[in-house]
Amino acid sequence: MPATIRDVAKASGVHVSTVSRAFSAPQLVNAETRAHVLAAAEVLGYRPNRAARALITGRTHNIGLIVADIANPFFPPLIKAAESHARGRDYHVFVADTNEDPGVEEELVLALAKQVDGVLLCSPRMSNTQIEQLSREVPLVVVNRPVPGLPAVVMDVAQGARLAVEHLVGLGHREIALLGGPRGSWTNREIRRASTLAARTAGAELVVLGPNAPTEESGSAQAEAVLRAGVSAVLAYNDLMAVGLIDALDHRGVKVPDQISVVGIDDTALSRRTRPMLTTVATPTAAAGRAAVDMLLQHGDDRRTTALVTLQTELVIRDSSGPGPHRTAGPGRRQLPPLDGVASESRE
Amino acid sequence: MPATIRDVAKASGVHVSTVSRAFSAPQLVNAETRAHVLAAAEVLGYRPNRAARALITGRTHNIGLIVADIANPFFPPLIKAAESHARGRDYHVFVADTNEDPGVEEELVLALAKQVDGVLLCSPRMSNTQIEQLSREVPLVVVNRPVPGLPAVVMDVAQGARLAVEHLVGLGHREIALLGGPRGSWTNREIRRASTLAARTAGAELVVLGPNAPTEESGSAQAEAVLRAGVSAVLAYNDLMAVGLIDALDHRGVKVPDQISVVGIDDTALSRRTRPMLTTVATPTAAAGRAAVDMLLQHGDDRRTTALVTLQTELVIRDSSGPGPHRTAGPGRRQLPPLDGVASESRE
DNA sequence: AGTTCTGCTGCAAACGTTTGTAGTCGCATG
DNA sequence: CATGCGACTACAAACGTTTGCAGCAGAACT
Repeated sequence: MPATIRDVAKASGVHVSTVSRAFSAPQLVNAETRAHVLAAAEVLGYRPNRAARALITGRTHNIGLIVADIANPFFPPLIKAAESHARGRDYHVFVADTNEDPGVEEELVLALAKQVDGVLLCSPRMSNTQIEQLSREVPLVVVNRPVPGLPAVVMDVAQGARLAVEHLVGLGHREIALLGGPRGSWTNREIRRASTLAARTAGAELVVLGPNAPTEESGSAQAEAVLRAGVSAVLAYNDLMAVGLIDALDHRGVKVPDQISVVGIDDTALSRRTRPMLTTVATPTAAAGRAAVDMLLQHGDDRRTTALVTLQTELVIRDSSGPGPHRTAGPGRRQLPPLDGVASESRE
Repeated sequence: MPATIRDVAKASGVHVSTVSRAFSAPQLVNAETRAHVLAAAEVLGYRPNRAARALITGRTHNIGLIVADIANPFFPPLIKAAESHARGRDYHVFVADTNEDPGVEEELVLALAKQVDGVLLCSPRMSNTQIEQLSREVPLVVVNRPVPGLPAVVMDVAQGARLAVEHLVGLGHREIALLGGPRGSWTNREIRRASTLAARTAGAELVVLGPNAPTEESGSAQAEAVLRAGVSAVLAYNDLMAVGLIDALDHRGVKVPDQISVVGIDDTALSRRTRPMLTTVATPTAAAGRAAVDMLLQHGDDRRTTALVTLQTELVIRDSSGPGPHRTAGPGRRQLPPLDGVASESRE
């Protein structure tokens, strides 16, 4: 029913190949012939069938973007940046959501494989070997995780975690909890490694709680464990969990940052919206999206490029972190009520 | 480089058509032949090329989903519901973001047209005639707006707005502001119409501020106008704007709901996260996503189906709405400090 | 005048599938 | 024994493009 290149050829009295060239190689066709063709195409409402084109050129001009959870505010900025960056290069981005499920992840890559020129795999939960296998089906750029032999863009979240821990220790905290993220997350391992090291170096103790789903609910659910751990500060895997935790602490009458300091990671839009505003590690998500698109488009064909782009992070100090019980630096201007009496409300 | 159906045919000693049928019409091929073929395909790592298949069958088994802004928390639940619903029917969903730009919107529909079996157009900002034209390129289901002659699923947001206004009037508010949404939004017109009517009926005055971008920033930016309007309650186009407004009011020392009540629309995850928790109109977004997919898949071919599905909304009363200055109902347990003295802080 | 070049266009094969039609074989039926 | 049937498989055309090659003017050299 829709007009094909053949209809246009017939209508303008030239061969189909000329029509084809009129669109995709204008310099090869006489200017007025081209005008004729375009006019005919216009009246017929002709649109090139990209699937057919892809079949022969091998390039779809689409790129796939797979994220763990589209509802996680970490991803939208990345997605939007990738989209507009790609659009500027005449590419379209197809986004898909895996619900944090490695199975769905694999299925989606395979499904996307033949319809896109490459896939941006963000925060994958699969194993490295799985990812390597998939990279034989379609060019892959991994985001938020380095995979040997594959191009990847990561954030220097270890640096961020270190800064966060040092910030807390500087405020006088000696016992810090790390609210871990999801199993299979490289970022999570990285944060854990770096914060453990930073704590030890600074002479503080770090207790790890997790792994946990990277959600607000999961942050709330760990409030109990945090209190039981008797720490005075918490570093959370992401802002979502930090917010969930603050919320649950608030419900229990525990004041942040007066009784417990909480630091998040990601600097999502959320962090400026909460009361108190969240101290957090800013990750350059938009830049990551753009970089990933660039890498994919650059080595479009020669796979197995092993480039690794690392983006810097920084600590954004807001209101959810304050002086700890052991004063060592800075003016200790806050009172620290005892933590007792809180446990009674614990079962709610 | 990747294995084709031809390779599999060669490897298993049968004709390509047999291989094809082994996959897409198992009952037509001998069981052990089929086993042979599948085995060969397995070792070769063969995956059918969906583009080639689509070329001949005319069905891509993909559906497009276009939203105004993926970062708006209203959309993710809709997207996720549509995705998983579609996946259950062996369809994949490609999401794209328009940045609230009608031009990009049209471009995306056109780009998607040949690569999907249909498009879910959510909250479009285009004109009806534009949409009708596009529907000739690809089957369309419109979400959040009725378009004559096209299948659509909408929320009964008029009812929601009415409930919200009645709720506020019931609390004693007589002067209410409506924080309008974006130009071109059907939902916005609907809210405006219904709330104006409801206010008049209940003997209250409604002042409309807008149109505005449906963002948090835009909500904050209107705080000044809200104060100047001298109202005691505000109904916002969506939760995002409501939150932005509350935030800006808070900065100015204006207490919500003690001095001004604020009601949102959408009941996004945000609304339970704010302090005070937001009174809002719940819209069944997940159900809308599923319904839209169903409609698209149902009348896949016969376009111009004129079905219109309307989903009910309901008012969720939380903490951001309280008694107004004119007590008529309910216990007026809050003090109402004067609004004066606020303007001095206005320029921040 | 002959040769080469340039600018343009047509021809036809190819991309990886699906599917209508026709063919083969063994077997039961009349 | 011819016929028909059922189960299976091969053949080939088609889907809508792109692109290497060849052809053909006319212009520009030698």
